[in-house]
Amino acid sequence: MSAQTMDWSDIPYVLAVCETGSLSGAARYLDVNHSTVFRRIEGVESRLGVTLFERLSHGYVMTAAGEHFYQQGIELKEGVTRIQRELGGQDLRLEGALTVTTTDSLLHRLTPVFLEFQQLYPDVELRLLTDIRRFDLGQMDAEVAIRPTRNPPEHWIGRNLLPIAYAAYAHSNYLQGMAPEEYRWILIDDILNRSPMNRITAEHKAMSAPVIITSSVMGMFDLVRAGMGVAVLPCYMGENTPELARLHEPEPKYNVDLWMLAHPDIRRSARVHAFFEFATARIRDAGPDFSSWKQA
Amino acid sequence: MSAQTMDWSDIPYVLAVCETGSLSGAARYLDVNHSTVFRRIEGVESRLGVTLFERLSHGYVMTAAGEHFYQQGIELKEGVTRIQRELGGQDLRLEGALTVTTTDSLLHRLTPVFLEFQQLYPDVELRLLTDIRRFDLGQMDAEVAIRPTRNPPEHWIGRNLLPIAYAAYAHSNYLQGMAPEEYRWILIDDILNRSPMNRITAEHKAMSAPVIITSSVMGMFDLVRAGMGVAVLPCYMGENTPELARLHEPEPKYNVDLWMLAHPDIRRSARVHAFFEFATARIRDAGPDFSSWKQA
DNA sequence: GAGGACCTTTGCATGAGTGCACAGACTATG
DNA sequence: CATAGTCTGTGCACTCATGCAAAGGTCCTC
Repeated sequence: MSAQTMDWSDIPYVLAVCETGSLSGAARYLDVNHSTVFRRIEGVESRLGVTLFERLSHGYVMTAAGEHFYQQGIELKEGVTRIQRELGGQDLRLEGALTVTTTDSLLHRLTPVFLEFQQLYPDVELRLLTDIRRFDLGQMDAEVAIRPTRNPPEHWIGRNLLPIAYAAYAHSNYLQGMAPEEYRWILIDDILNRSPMNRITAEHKAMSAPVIITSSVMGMFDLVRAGMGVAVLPCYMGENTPELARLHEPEPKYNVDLWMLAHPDIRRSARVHAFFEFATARIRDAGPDFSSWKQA
Repeated sequence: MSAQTMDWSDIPYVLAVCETGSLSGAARYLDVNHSTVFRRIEGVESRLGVTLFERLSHGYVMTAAGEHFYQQGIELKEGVTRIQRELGGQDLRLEGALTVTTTDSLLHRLTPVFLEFQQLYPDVELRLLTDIRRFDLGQMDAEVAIRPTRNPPEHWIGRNLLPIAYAAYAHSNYLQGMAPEEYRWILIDDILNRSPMNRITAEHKAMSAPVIITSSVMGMFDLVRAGMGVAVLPCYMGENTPELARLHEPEPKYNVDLWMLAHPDIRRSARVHAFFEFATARIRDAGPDFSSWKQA
């Protein structure tokens, strides 16, 4: 590299000092040592033969040349970020297995996401596990988890996607000519004890109401749609289903956040990273209750 | 730097391969080793999770992603070049006064440096002060000082350029047919008391030797060249002057280091900085006694 | 078919870049 | 006035990027 040629890798250092006003601030921003920033700035100024910053006791202040550099450099930064965003993770040669664990109802509702991802990366072998038992990411059973939770595990990469609401639903035909005390309630087995679904059910179900017990939310959904009774379901299931009627307004206090989780070691994988970013964007774009997606 | 973040310094490598079509071509273009280009491309593709080039037997061909990178990257390159031209090129638009204080003999010997600098920066108004009184940089009388000293001031930016040797010289004609005790000694007035020149003179001059006293080293030099006597001179003056003969080997214990000094506040000035770096390189390249430069 | 010119890829040694630890300065607060 | 928190700046040791040397492949020319 010529003595008079600026090193491209100097640019982020200069921009960081411009934005933070100090070597220390830039070092924190860039996650490097402040002495590295110091030497980089010295090197840039030496090679350009121009002073970019006035050294004051409380930090570095841009000179006119520094201001100029910043204005130009900010555009460069946007350009680099654009390249990264548009190319990063787009490896169309992505292949190998990608294991996602989720609930059966989320699997059902998120089929548009999985479909689009599979079309984009046909060589990736999707493994979509819907075992309702809480799995242990540490055991490497899955690489990504998409689950509602109020207590996401620490030290894991987690994205809070959106809140999930819950309410009671029934077939509109079922509700006609029937008093609430006569409703048959479709319940899930006790594994999700104290869950919002169970708590809302307890609030609305008559004490002696007849019940049907099933082992999955999708089972509940099928039974509700068949007109066999009333069930508390996630609104992303109950809404956008024309034949179902909601019995009451969902209460925000019962909301649970939907999280996407990945173990830090696993996120380095290009396909995991690609999926993580891809699914995050798609789910957040889908709106409340995934209203953009037609209920199957 | 995050594993998934592209390194800015990778960009020129990718662009060079795009433009030349091979690792070897890019290496020549960038003046680096082809193995370096190889590793950089591998690193970028790994971090972005995307393939930028198809590897063919005759070189590297851009993939669609590579084309995309190139289109974006080309604009970045233009941006970087613009910064360099608009800031780095400020050297060539350097203007204003630049005040250098030095000795008269150094001014004499360093004319090649000043000449080249003036040609390079025609808009800079050089002020070359050779007042032999020690000036006070703090008073901002000068921006740069080039002077021999054993005690460079602290807190100032100082470059130790090279050691200066001293010895006695006379015209070769003057020395013929004359005993040392008969030598007329050319002395400088007492301002530089205990200086190496004075100390060497005291060591070689006969106690009752006749003297001529002048007020500058250049005056001494002119008188010596005229054959009027013997004088202790800096070797950078005495050497490379064909008509002068040195009377004895210079003793290293009398050497004094030549320093270039600038006040820290002033070094931020682009033209001071430019001169500082430029002159340092030229003086150090000139060799002992500035032997690369012909004595005027 | 051999040789030359071009290319890519890899192991090893070296030096540049970086982080660490330290020192010093300035400012605000008790 | 002492202390804490922030900052800049530097010497030293270590890590990693780079160049060097080597190996291997393909294509073209004689």
